Amino acid sequence: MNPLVATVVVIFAVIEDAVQVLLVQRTAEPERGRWALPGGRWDGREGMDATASRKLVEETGAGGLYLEQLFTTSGLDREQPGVAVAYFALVDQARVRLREGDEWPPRWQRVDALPEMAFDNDSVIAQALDRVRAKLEYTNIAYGLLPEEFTVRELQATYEAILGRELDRRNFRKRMLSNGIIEPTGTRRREGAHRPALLYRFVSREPVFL
Amino acid sequence: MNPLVATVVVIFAVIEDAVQVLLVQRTAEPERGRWALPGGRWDGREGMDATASRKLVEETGAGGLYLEQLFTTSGLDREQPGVAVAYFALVDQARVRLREGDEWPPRWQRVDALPEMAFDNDSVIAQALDRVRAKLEYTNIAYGLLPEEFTVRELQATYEAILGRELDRRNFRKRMLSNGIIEPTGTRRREGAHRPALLYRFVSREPVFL
DNA sequence: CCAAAAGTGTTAAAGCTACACCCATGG
DNA sequence: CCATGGGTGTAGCTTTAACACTTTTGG
Repeated sequence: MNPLVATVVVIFAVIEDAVQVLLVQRTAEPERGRWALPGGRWDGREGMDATASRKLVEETGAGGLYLEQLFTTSGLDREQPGVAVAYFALVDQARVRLREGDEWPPRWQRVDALPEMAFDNDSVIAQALDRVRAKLEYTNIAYGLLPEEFTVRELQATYEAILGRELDRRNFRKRMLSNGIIEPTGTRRREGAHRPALLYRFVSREPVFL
Repeated sequence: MNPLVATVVVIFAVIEDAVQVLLVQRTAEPERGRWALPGGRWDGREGMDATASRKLVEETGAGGLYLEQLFTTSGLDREQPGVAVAYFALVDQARVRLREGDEWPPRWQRVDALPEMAFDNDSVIAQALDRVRAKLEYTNIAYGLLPEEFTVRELQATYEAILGRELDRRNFRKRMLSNGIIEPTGTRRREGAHRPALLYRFVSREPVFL
């Protein structure tokens, strides 16, 4: 008898300057009704990355901008042997349309105020967040969290939300530009009673190491 | 029908100043007789880390000094769906006793001159090596490759073998000491017609981030 | 006394951190 | 003209890289 294989996806977005995770309520036992990460059984007919990616689209309506495998754990469930392959994804909240009208709809939850969670899902989220934090420093993965065009200030707010600390405006701008991770689009955005902000885009929207 | 779950272990040692991997020859189809990474089916009765660790002991006779999960791939085999969970391990070659006398005994192979390998095992090895290289820079995982006591020169030779480039002796020593990775034992080792070398040990033989 | 590896310090360059003022706009 | 957020440069400090001579031993 072969073990059960499941995938689980930690979907992050920065909403209202806070890191939030997409959670669903379990519709099956065990732990029915409790908040949990979206995921499901892997049937082996498609690649596992494809399964995780499809799960992401099902939940968010938006194609995954960034999806990466985290790790695999065994023994979640006492009753039958199984492994869970965890992924994390970064999405731009503006593109997301959550499923509505279900009895138990999915919801964004701030990572700093999670509800009681099924299994060891809190620890999976914590590890995913650690990984995102680390990679933010030496890759361009932030592109997953932002729209095509954005201001330096918006980019900085995203970094600050994930890192959980404030950054210096001048140093941040310098670094992002000398890095070569962003470039100006040449246009500005007027909004409100102040100088308009220059708009930038990511030089590459593929994962790049610095 | 559930998919097959297997574990696979990339076992590294530095032997004769070269990074080497422990390989076995497949005794079963498909790809029977070809060189491959040690591993096997996971039966779900123990944790997966425990399975990988046991595999390591079976092959090397030595307890794994350092074992870390790498990633999980699906679709290795066309015929039946399955996933392979890859690990890598670091061992001190001096403690290893390979199984002998089998028809097809395991063998150390230099990573820079691998034989033709089964499945995509070369790429698993390449990714494992990348990970080791990266972690060498910001963790103390080198402890897995060395005995209790060693000279700074031996440590440096290990780093050089893995990184594939030469390092400056003075800077290396300074960094390792100011890091707090190693500490002197207070003893020296006489060997040959030259000044004896001070012996050092790792401050911690648990994984530590710098 | 010679050969062989061990041990040691300084200087320049680059990168990082901290910090304060002027600019463009809408109302 | 004022309030609001956008944009910019410099100086000190820390970190990294480059580099050569003296020490201890065995034979």
